Amino acid sequence: MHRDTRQRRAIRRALEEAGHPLSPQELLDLAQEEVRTLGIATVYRNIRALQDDGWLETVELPGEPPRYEVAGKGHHHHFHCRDCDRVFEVEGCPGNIQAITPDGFKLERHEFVLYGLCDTCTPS
Amino acid sequence: MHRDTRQRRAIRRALEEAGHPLSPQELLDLAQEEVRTLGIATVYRNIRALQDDGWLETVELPGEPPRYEVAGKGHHHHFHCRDCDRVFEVEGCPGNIQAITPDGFKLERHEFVLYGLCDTCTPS
DNA sequence: GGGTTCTTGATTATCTTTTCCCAAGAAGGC
DNA sequence: GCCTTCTTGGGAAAAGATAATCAAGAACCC
Repeated sequence: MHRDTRQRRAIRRALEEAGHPLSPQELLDLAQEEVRTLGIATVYRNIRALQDDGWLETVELPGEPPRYEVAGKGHHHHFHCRDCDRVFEVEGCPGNIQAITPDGFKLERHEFVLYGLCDTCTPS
Repeated sequence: MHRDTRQRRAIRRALEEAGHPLSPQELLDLAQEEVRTLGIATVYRNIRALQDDGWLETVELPGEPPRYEVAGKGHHHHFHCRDCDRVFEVEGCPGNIQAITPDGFKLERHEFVLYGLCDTCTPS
């Protein structure tokens, strides 16, 4: 059903090579290195198509428009650098989440977001 | 400088009585119980005014427009009920956050969001 | 109580993100 | 290579949240 176009290949490649969640605009910028004429509408269309295929997952951070990352990575969280505005993956998970859940509440999932400076932006 | 109007009193009261973060629309609905003619523009204006006064703090959750809560509550997190869409405060904090921060990254703050059903929405 | 200045309410405008529209172009099957 | 169908690009438009405008109304000071 879905055709294999230059644009879609460029979009997938950009997401794979980035290795961290990208905003639609970031995705456009990166994929345009491969396909100069790529338009933002095509990026949005392919984000939806790749989501429908289960290839792409949405990463929502507080106060930010959505970013997207390759699906199937297993449980992880994110680190948002306040200087370069990029989002990185964080392995692991702080324990004992059920312990702080209020009585009578049913905990189904959780998100954890770290903020600060990434290794590139930290003054040494 | 700021005057003590019926509208501002109603807005402050709604936030204090709710005891959890409110969206501008929720705030409008609640404050309108006291001042029927209250308009949404006044809500937004007073949110800004109360923020400037340091009386109000912004609560940002992933993929959601901002909510607001009374400032000065000390460190806490939030629980978002997927059924009633309300946001509750969560005391405490899972430990060992520094441990999962990647090497070379400087951790400055963190947010933690729980999802599920609140006590009212949990089937007993 | 009067006057100045701030605030309000309603509407309109703005901003940002995302989607729609449609003619032109490209993929894939045969 | 041809034909059908899907995809693209670009501009226009939708959608949602927030801010600006301005005349009318309310607070506060004296």
